[in-house]
Amino acid sequence: MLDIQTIREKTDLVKQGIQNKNVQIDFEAILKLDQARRDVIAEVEVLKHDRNVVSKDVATRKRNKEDASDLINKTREIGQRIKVLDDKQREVEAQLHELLLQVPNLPHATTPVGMEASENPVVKEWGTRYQPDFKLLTHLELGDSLGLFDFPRGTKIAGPGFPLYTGHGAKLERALINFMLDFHVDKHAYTEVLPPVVSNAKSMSTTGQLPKFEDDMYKIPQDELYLIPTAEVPVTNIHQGEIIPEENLPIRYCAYSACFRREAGSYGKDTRGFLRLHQFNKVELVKFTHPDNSYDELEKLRRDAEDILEALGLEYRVIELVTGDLSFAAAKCYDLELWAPGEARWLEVSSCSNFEDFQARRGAIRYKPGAGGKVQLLHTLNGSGVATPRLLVALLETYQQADGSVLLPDVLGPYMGSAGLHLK
RNA sequence: GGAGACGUGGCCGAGUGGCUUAAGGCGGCGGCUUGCUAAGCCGUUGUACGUUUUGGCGUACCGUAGGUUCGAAUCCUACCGUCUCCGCCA
Repeated sequence: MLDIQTIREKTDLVKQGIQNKNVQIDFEAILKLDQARRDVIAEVEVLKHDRNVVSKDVATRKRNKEDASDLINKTREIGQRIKVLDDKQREVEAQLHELLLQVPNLPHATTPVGMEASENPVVKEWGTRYQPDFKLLTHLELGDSLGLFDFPRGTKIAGPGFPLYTGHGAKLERALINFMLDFHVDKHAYTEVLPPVVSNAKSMSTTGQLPKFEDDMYKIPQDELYLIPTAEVPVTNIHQGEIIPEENLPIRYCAYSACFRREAGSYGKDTRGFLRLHQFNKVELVKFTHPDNSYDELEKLRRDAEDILEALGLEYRVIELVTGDLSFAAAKCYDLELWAPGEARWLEVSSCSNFEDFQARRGAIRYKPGAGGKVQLLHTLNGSGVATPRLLVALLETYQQADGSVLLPDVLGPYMGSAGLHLK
């Protein structure tokens, strides 16, 4: 959510930012409601002040056993007018709030202006292309022959897009999750959390999934819960409504969770194998930072995610999202993409975003300056560190051998245990 | 799932319709004292919104949302949460 005061005082700047994000917003309606709200507050507060003054007189007279019926009649009338104005204020504020929840975050000044994903600049490339002289197999062919997963049976159990991992495939999936969690905890000083995989409407609203993207999520109407599309939701809401002492910042969490996405409207795209799923596993990084250094923290966050890919020896590139490709809540975002040799294409495995105070305002997440002074909104950031399905794809395809086996990188040794690194 | 108890500031805790501008204590902050030492004394204390001549002024907030009343922390209703006991359960 944007600050209504910013919208009021820097209207042109806000309009330009939203336009760069390629979103249509009726700011005139917002400003009109804002004015109406302030008018009604000014009016009702005068009345409430009057009522408080007269009520005190009533109390004094009653104590002195004097008659107060004239004053009581007077305040009765004031009270009725207050009730009408209170209702009006409630209504206007509800309308205004509803509109404000629809407004996306503004892009940061350093985010390149552009309308389409094809304009996203590549800002970094790492690693060397895996080009052996035998014919490369896809992860599906490898998984099939090695018995790592069973898509037909996953479909039988739940439906397409719900993967069933089997044997060493299940072991490898678990190994990757544990490897990434340990890496971020031990090398990057994140605190591990294991959150609920459902969240309520309030939490979904904090991070920006609601109200706009309700149809993208799995709902449990009986209990008014949603399956989380990312651990960002429960983890960011850990500090919802809290005031954090400045000296505790930055707070860094990493969390494994299963993620659930309906992927409505994307049928037909990437339906094969692991490229797009309704349920997948992800290790997520979430930071709560001081507003002054959130952009430094974004660079570090991205670096933390890159470290995982480098430790696994996988070729990747980093792209920076242009304003029009930025997600609803983000002010700036990097995507990390892995090269999948069998698929012969780049696969997005991580998005690292700074939301500035957008989520913090929706969730009332604030910090108290150490030197005293006003409580202020902090900045939230998050990034995948990273999502497993496409990581698994790139890993299997990059480490495949001429005989159809897969020789995994040494860093996974402690995690594969008796299954070993050579899948054959 | 059933029965009961409870929800007040950073924390403890008083308050059952107006003397509350939420007592008192703890903690925090500032100052004084440095001859009573494991201290004492004085002052201060949250959040949001509106307004502002930037000094302030005003309004709201006692789990949440409504309601009754001239007036609600206090009375009523619903919901949420916590605790205890019973049932069920990995």
